[in-house]
Amino acid sequence: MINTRLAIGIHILAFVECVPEKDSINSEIVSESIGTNAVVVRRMSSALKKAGLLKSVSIKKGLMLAKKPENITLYEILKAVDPSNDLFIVHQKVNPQCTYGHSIVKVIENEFRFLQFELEENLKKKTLHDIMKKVVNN
Amino acid sequence: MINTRLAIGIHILAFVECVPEKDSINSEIVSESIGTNAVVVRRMSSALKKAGLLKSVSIKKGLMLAKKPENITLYEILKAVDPSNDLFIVHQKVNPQCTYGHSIVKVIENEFRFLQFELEENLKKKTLHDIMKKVVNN
DNA sequence: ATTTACTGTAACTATTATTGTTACAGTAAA
DNA sequence: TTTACTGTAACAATAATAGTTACAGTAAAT
Repeated sequence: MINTRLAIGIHILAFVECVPEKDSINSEIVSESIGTNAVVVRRMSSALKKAGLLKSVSIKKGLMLAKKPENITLYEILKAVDPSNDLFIVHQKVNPQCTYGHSIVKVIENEFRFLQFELEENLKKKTLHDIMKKVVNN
Repeated sequence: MINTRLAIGIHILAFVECVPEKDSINSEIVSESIGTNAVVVRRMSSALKKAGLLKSVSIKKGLMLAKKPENITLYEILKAVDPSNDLFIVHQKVNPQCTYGHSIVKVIENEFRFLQFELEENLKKKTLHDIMKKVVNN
């Protein structure tokens, strides 16, 4: 993992939701809050749209959530913005003649799958709404 | 994260433990099983020694575990071999004038700390022995 | 219809992390 | 005092991440 995509995905969605309905939200405005390039935001929001979490109503109004924040989990956001999310990876050049090495790699892979599963369960338990209600906006 | 260090750390320790006592184990032999360079193994085993998980008895005998496999958790191995293990990271260039952005980053950081904590609890529950007993060695 | 404002995406660059490699000083022990 | 190994510095290769420019495509306002 070790990238900022989940954090930026959350930031985009929460920001879009917190802005008053009358105001228009484009990639430029969101990118200024995040402190990145508008294209980075467009890349991410494009992915969030494909995942059914975000939509644009019209050019004027710009971005809006496609689901209620209560129904958007961190898991969905992660899967939307990060295609290749492995928690841990295993070395892949193990000596094929070493039976012990060959077997332990399988065991480690299995253990890593479990750890990833547990992480994903925790990500499924938290929604965008849970995050948003903790934000102090003044 | 997204590196193979935890996997290689586990591989080194398990390999060292599984080799019959009479045999000598040096970095060259371990690296051949893992399929990497001996220096990579020396770097890792140096870190594992500093963490009190591995030791060398003598030049002739080479590497040995410094603790029983039952008492070595995956958490200890990870912390030994991976100095900068962040599960997720947050974008750090948030616009300081955007109060919402400023606040949500704190909330996200807090959430990520929780996720990391939960992962580490799972890593603490699993020992090297748990891994080793699942390995098929024939 | 034409202009305007924006998005989506390709293509490239910059930066950084990870792993592999060479080289060699230091050390234990035969 | 030679031998066998480790620890570590220093550098190279590769790959991932993020930033940037550029532009075709599209919706909608004039």
